[in-house]
Amino acid sequence: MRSAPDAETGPSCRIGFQTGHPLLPAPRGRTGTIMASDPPIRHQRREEAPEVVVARLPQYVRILTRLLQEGAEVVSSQQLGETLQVTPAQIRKDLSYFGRFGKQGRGYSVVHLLERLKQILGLNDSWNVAVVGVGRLGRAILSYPGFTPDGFQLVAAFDDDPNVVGQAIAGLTVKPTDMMAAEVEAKEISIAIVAVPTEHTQEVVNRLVECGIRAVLNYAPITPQVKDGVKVRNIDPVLSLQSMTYYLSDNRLD
Amino acid sequence: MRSAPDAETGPSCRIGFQTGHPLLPAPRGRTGTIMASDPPIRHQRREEAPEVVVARLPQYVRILTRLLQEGAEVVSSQQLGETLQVTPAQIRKDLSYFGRFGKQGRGYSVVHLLERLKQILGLNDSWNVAVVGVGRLGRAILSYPGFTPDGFQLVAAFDDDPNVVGQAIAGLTVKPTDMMAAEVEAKEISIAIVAVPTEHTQEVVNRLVECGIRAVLNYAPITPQVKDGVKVRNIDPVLSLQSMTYYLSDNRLD
DNA sequence: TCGACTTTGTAATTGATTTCACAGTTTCCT
DNA sequence: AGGAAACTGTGAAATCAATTACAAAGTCGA
Repeated sequence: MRSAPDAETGPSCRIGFQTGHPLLPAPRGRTGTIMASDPPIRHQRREEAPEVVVARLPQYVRILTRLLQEGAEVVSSQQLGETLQVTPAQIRKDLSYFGRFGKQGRGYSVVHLLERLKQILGLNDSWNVAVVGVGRLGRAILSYPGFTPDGFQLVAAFDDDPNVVGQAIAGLTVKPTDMMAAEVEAKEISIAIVAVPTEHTQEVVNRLVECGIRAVLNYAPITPQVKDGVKVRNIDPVLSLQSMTYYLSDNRLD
Repeated sequence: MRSAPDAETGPSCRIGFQTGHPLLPAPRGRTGTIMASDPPIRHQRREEAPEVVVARLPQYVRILTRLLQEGAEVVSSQQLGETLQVTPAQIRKDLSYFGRFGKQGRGYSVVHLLERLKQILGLNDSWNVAVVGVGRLGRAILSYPGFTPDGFQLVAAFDDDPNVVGQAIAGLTVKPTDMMAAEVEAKEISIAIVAVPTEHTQEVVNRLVECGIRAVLNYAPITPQVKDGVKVRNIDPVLSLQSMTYYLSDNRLD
């Protein structure tokens, strides 16, 4: 049932760098990845997966999870592609960056592929997450049940507003930001969700990075600058709204 | 002061199509655009701007707005690029899809470029927006002041939960969804923000499209399917979280 | 067991996007 | 007024991403 064991070349180094805004990629170079620096390796060098590909993986995980619940045992790239509105070839190619998971004539074992992708993405590990900024938005994030998917735990909340510090929200006591360093270490927090006012965002992100945070989900309408090795993703609904209007309006025709 | 008047080729038709997930683009073809269908036009054919380019425009608008407030009169692609962490060439190229706005040896007039981009994006118009789904999330959107940028007005809220219908939130009375058609028409709503449970999302979007909505900002973790001419943008923080862990974990090296 | 069918993995190709590089302008200083 | 410097706009080149196309391998029913 399992596909070929086929252990592959481990890329020797990776300097992840910040993905600015999804649409404003970091300047030059294959976005966010670096080629393994040519050691003579057996069999066949696997190229480092481009960032676009990695970003699609969680979608595959999502579909496979659903298929598993529905009791499907195998799925072909064809079916997967139909569900996701993507060409089957793209799915096969994407997966090929990480290994050979399928079986010719049959397709992919749903359990097996799902398990493997979760492993690749690190979704079998447990990730501790801090929310910084407990205003309206931070509060919504903290108390929205099921915002945090499997494997992510909200374990700390920070804010400097004296009216908010000390409050308990969704079972967490809000701490002042000067306790960040200590808490991040003590609770092994590796991801921060930042929902502070725009003008404080860069500074908060700086401090988080100093504390050792390597992944930031930012809700402010800017792209915080961070050093190499730290990932940033921005959630910015306003940009989406503002780009859709282009297609609604006819102003562009002049 | 104004740059050359230089009226350009009007693309004769456009079939906008759904931008699935930002990372799961619609199958094949130059994403979301179609070339003007070669009418013999004077001077110089301007190619249709690719969707990626359009999606960057709102960022430019944002920076320019800030620069304007700060009193800047001109800005070069160099400066713009530094602020946005993008190459100056990309900015010049992006802008070149829409016209010639700069002045050699000087740069771009901040007011003028800003004005022009807003016009291109339709941000000088006023857009009426409906929120569908007034649960926790919908409520947050409705009452988050300044979620809606200039030019967007939340003018209606829909939900079918009898406990919610009739409530007034942020000055709007929640209506049942069977009043959508009437309201969309009466209030000239062209954009919908959908924050309903995943399992109802596709159906709600279908109904919205039937009512004439042509742009949807969707918060559910699926990509609703829509016919050509309707734009969809998904806001899906979970995918962002799940792809960042790839870079945090070392599981991929095996 | 055979042969028609299905499906993967990937090399080669095509296509899209970004970057380069430079001619042509305008500015600015002396 | 003149020359160096600062810029834009844009073809051409380079890079990156998606698609095609097919050999190889497995499935399945008779």
